[in-house]
Amino acid sequence: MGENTGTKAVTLSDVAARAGVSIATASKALNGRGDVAATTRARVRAVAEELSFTPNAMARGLLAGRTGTVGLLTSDLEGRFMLPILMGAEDAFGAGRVNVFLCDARGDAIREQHHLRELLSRRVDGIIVVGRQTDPRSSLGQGISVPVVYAYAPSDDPRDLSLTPDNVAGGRMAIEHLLACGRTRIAHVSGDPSYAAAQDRLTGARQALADAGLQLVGDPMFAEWSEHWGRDATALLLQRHPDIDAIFCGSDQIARGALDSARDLGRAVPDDLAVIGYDNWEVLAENSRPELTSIDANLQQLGRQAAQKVFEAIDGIDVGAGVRHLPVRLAIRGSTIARR
Amino acid sequence: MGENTGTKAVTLSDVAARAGVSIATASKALNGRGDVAATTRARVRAVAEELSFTPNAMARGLLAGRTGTVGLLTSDLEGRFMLPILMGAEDAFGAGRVNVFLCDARGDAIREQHHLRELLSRRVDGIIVVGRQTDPRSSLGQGISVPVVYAYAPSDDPRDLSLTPDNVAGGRMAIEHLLACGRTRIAHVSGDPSYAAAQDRLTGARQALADAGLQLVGDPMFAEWSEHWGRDATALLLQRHPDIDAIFCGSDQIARGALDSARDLGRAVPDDLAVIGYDNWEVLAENSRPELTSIDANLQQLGRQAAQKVFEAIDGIDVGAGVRHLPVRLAIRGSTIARR
DNA sequence: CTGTTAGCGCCTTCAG
DNA sequence: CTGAAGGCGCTAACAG
Repeated sequence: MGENTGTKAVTLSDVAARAGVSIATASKALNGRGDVAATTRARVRAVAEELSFTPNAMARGLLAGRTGTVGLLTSDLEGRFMLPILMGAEDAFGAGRVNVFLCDARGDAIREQHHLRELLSRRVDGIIVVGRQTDPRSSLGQGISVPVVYAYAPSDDPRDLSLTPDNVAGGRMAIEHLLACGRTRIAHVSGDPSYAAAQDRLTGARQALADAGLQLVGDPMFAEWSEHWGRDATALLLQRHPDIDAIFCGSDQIARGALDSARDLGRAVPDDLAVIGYDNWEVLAENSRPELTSIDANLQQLGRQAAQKVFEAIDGIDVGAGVRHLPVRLAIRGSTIARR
Repeated sequence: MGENTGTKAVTLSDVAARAGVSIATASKALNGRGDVAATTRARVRAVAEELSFTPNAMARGLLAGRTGTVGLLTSDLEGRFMLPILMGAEDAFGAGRVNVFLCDARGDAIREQHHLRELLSRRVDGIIVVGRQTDPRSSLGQGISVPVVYAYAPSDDPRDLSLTPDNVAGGRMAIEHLLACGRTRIAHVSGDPSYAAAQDRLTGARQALADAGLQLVGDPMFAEWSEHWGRDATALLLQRHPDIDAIFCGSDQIARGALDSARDLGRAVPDDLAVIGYDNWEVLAENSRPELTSIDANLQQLGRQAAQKVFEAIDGIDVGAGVRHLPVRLAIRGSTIARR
């Protein structure tokens, strides 16, 4: 641990004293404010550099009423949806010289309240609440003195602004891609049916099929978001409906399982059977045989936009309210279109 | 966005005025400091509650000289090793009522310097630097006025304190487990040989084999940390050395590929061939067929310990210096021992 | 028991 | 062009 550890930080008055000027002059010199003689300014700056003076952001914030600080309140860091959102937000804020307070509530409402208090006591200029599912979550309430934006999990209060991926459009996009590939006998294997994401994707899929005068082969199969289930469901499916030519999977994990079962049962992907996943989780999608076509929710983009909205709200711009469904995109790989 | 947005935060003097006491008395009443009449205290507390007063942490910090704030400087949020470490640290700090500033330098030294300055200007009480590989990284230097602890990627300066997983022990542990399972003809497939992690794990593996009077079958195979490589390498390996009875893989991704190839080539796992991975990345390890035995680096624990060390250093306790190699553990699943 | 006073480090008038 | 004074919100000594 550095030998300088514990040294008291140098203050503006240290710099002023060493430069032989008053604190006020030193302040002006360093901030380029007011009229200061060029020589004086240079001298002060040199001293500041020499002492490696760093202005105390707290003292500044106390005056300014702004801290240049934003709270990121996550419900569960573990979820893999958090990370890209967090990255996007951190990225956007970092570019604007704002720092991020990270708080993980571990999915616990009490801990969340606790963290909220802390963030407010630190006078963050704004808050982004990131949830782990797209199901609506309870609002933090309207009595908060700084702007709040909800990302991924929308707030259940329409007065709040929420950004969430458009799962209905994603479901539609998946089916439209399969149709474009000439598939017509399409089945659906998804995860936990209690998730809004599962229902929304199904809704979109059905819309797209209906638009083409088609419908799903068999009932949609729901259970859990795992490879195991993807394997089991697909085996069952191919036995019951051997004539299907495509499977729309509710997640990439399920799709990986589907690919495994298809291979076991001698069905060639994509020639004989097309498989499309959801999430575009690259570690899974790019390492399967064949590589997996998938729907990407643009989460990093979502995080960036959430940050953007918080910025605007801080600047007094009206960012509106309600749930915004952000567009998703298709990542095409070999599981739906033969390569080369 | 809440209708209260923009309202000026209520201050202690608001509370004091409304309660008909002086600011000092209000402060004492709320903090349980000094002697205050029980009735007064109750009244002040009621008013504070009513106005939903939140003390200004900045003003407090200004007096106390401590901010109750720690910086987490990551080099790359994307890496999956970051998340558990970050969680562990956030967890430990959260319990101690400390908040975390998250900064992602995106692997860029200039951005790192920039973030470091920001953290110092916010007067964080300490800093954890989290790297994405176990290769030593350049030190932030000794001129920093707060304690710094390096996690995962150790500092190249022995005067710094670094916590990193013990990859040598991990390699040894993997081999010892395979030996305990009765395997003797063991091969090694790993990732990018320029990673210290790859070399350290190999070193540990060789030590354990030597202790048993054995050696690796064939040369260790290095290329990249991917399923693709795991598949290709394993196919090659089984062709060149059909008599091997176990593969120690440098990552779970590689191990997943190994399982795939083994299945393709008709080798039964674990009866005919045992496979052990590294990282214990549960999404991969628990969804393979059979499930994957793996070495777990206890990263969340590592993050917690880093936080702990920072705490101690802040409290003036000497935490020492140098690189600490933290113990890893074995997660046994079906790829080395038949289930049931 | 309560209120007054003096700062923490910085920035912003406003005189000199 | 420079410096002295006031105050951001809060707490820690002191008086009263």
